[in-house]
Amino acid sequence: MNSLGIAKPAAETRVVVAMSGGVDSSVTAALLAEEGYDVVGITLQLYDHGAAVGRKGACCAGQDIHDARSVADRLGIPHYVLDYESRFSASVMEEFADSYLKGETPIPCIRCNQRVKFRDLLGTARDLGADALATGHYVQRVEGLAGPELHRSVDADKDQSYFLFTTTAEQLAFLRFPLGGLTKERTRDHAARLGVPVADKPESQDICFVPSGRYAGVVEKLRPGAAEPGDIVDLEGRVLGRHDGIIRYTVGQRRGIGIAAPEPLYVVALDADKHHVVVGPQSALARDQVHLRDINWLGDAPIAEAGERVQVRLRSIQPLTDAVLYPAAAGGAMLMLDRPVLGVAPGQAGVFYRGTRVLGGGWIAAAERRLAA
RNA sequence: UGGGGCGUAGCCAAGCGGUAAGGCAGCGGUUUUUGGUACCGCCAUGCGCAGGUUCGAAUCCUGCCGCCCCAA
Repeated sequence: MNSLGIAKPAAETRVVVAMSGGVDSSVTAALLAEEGYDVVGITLQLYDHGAAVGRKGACCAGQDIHDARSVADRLGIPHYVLDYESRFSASVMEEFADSYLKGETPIPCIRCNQRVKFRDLLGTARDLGADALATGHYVQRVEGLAGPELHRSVDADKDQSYFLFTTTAEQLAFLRFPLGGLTKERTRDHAARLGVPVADKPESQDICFVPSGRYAGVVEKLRPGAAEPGDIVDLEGRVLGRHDGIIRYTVGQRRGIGIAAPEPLYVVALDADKHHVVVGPQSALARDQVHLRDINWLGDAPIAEAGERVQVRLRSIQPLTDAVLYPAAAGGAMLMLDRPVLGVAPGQAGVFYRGTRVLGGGWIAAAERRLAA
C-alpha cells in the first residue's frame, strides 16, 4: 500500500494532478513527483478573460496556464492543457448569471468543482489510465470503516470543505488531497524547498472569471439587460431609494446601499419579480430555519427522520452553528438552527459537519425566522 | 409681512463663550478559492450670509437671506 492508499508501488501508480498554476496545486504535483509517482499534470482552460470581461489583453487565464506549464517542466512531468471553455460556460457561467437574475447569490466555485473538475476532468483522468486524481484543495480524505470520508483540513483557516460539499462517494474514492494535512505555511515551505517557480504567487480570492470583483459586468455581458433598476424598500414596503439592478446586491450586504438612516441598513431580501431590494436593520437578518435543495449526503446511513444533530456552515467564512437536520421531499432537507444566523442568502451552500467530518450539504433555497417563543 | 421656531459635512445630529461629539452614507485597508459580514482607518480651518462685542464665538448682539409653524 503506497502513500495514496493504492496497492501498487508509487512508480506504477499514475496520478493526474489538476494544476491551476497556483502555489497549492503546484506543490501537490511536486510532492507526488518527489515520492516517485507517475504524475501527469493537467491544466484546464476554462474561459477567455478577454471575452468574459469585454476587453482584450487581460489574459490572466493565459498567465496561469503558462505558470502551470513552467512548474511541470521544472518537475519533469508531462503536462496537458485541455480546452474546457464550452463545458465551463455551460456548467458554471450560465447558471451563475441566471442565479443572479433570480435574486440569489451563487457560488460558481462549487459548481466548477462539482461539474467540471470532479466530473469531466475526473473522467478524463480515468481515460488516461490514472489511478487517482489529486488536487491542491485543503481538505482531508480519511479512510473510514464504510469507505473514504471527507474531512476538514488540518489548517482550519484554509479549510475548503465548504466548496467541496457536492463531492460524491464515488468521486471521493478516486480523489486525493495531499495538502489536507498541511498548513499553508508548510505548503509554501515545500514550494521553496522544491524550487516551484510560483512559490511567492499571491492567494487567489476572486471568482476566477470575474477579475477585480466586477461580477455585475459579467452578468450583464451574459444576460444583456439584466440590470433593471428598481426601488429600495424597507420592511413595510416604503420606498427609500433606487438601485441599478438587484444583481448588484446580496442578502446580508451592508455597504453600497447608499441610504442614510439612524442605524446601518442591510439587504434583507431581493424580490426578483418586483425588482425590489428590501432593506432593514441587522436584527431583521436573523434566520433559524433553512430549507435546502439538492442534498449531497455523505453520511454512513440516510438522514434520520427524527433529525440529525450536526454543525452547519451557511457561508464560506462563518463559524459553525449547531443545528438539527431533517430530510425533506424531493432530495431536500431542512435545518433547525439552535441559534439564529445573520445573512442567510439563497444560492449559497449549507454544509453539514460532525466533528471534522463532512456529512454533506445542500443549496439554500429559503430561510425564515421561527416565531420567537 | 402679526407672532413663534429653525438654519452645523451628502443625510440626521450634539455643542449654547474657549478653540467643531456621534450615527448613517461615502472612501481606503485588513480578513476571505463566492458580491457579503466583521474589524481598522479617513472624511467640516469651519458651523446660512455680512458686520459687531470679546484675549477668544458655531455659541452673545445687529442686519440680511432661506425654510417651517401658528394666525382659532
